[in-house]
Amino acid sequence: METARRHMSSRQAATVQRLAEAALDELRERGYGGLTLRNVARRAGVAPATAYTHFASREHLITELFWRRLSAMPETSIDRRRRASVRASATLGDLALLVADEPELAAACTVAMLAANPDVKVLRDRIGLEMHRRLAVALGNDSDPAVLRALELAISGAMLQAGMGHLSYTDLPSLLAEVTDLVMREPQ
Amino acid sequence: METARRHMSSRQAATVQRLAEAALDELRERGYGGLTLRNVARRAGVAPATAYTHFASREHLITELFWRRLSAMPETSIDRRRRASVRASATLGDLALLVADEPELAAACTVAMLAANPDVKVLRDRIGLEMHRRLAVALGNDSDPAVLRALELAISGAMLQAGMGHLSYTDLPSLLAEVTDLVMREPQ
DNA sequence: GGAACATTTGGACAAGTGTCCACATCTGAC
DNA sequence: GTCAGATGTGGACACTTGTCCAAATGTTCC
Repeated sequence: METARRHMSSRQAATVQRLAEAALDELRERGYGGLTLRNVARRAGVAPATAYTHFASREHLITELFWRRLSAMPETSIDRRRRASVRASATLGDLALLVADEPELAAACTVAMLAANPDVKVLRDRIGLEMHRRLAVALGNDSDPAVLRALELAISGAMLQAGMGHLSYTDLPSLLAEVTDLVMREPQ
Repeated sequence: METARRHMSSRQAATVQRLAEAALDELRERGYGGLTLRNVARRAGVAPATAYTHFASREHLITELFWRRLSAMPETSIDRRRRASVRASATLGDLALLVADEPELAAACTVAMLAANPDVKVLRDRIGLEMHRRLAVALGNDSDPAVLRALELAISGAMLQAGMGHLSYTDLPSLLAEVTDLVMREPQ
């Protein structure tokens, strides 16, 4: 299981786990506005000070939720017989839908992940790296690096637009497939 | 001149202008962390309560700064003899460099523009619309709507990645040109 | 100059945030 | 069972944030 910090005892891990679950419940019931580390702590049956020993801020906590989802998400199955653009679309679609079922979480993540806090930065970088890795795997070794860069911009942009409410998460897969088709269209 | 709110007297407009300038200075000197509506008000020689009558929050103020830059930016000159992809690249590059010379403003905008506040939302939507418009103009009337959508995702993604520090603003124009070439490559 | 209106001001306010620390409680090793 | 170290607790703390309002000041128009 993923932990919020390294070298964590199972007792600490359990506390963090309860906090993570409570945070999701809190988000569902009261939305981002109502999400306070103190509220989450109360719901998890834990003292506020304890919550603060594990998470530096609510942004840190929310980013952790996103990271857990991402690392828990099974790898998109790669069928090497299909065209690379199909594999890319499938992976992009999966990533885009990661938080689609929890609109409150989605909106919260979009904001939280940008926080200046260093703990958030660590997670943010890890998340970026993991998305990059999954996409690179889907495209395969012999792919054009420019295509990878273009698709990374597209997925970031798509998740940002959805987080801002300019696009709907459920529209993202087909939108990203459209982009993939354009970008990976055979030239000549 | 653009105003933070509609129907504003010239006296109010002057106050807002001073606040906007003070905010930029504050950002340059102390960065996003030090930017408080109260700090900005003091620097502008205005009472905190006054600042709050014009801006709901520091996020609102910062988003306003971005909007002013965008609407003050001259239209990218469109040379109809060049290929559409060249026109698109030029426009995308200009948009990406809008805040490149003020790293602190850039970082601040990325976060601020996502705030839940309704005043911020109004500006955010206006900004999105204006970027869309400029890009659509560059592409021309007979362009593929899918291309426009793809490039919009790319520019959002690029500005997000730069705001997070994953990319450098000065790299964006060439990166976006690369994407444009891929997306607008002649098929067949 | 004075009335009517618009704008700014100072300060109080409630609410919330993250830090700190002395103390309680738990856990595992012996 | 006891002890040492690791974890969690309660509460105080300093700080920030956005709101509110009555009073002061500025502006416009007659």
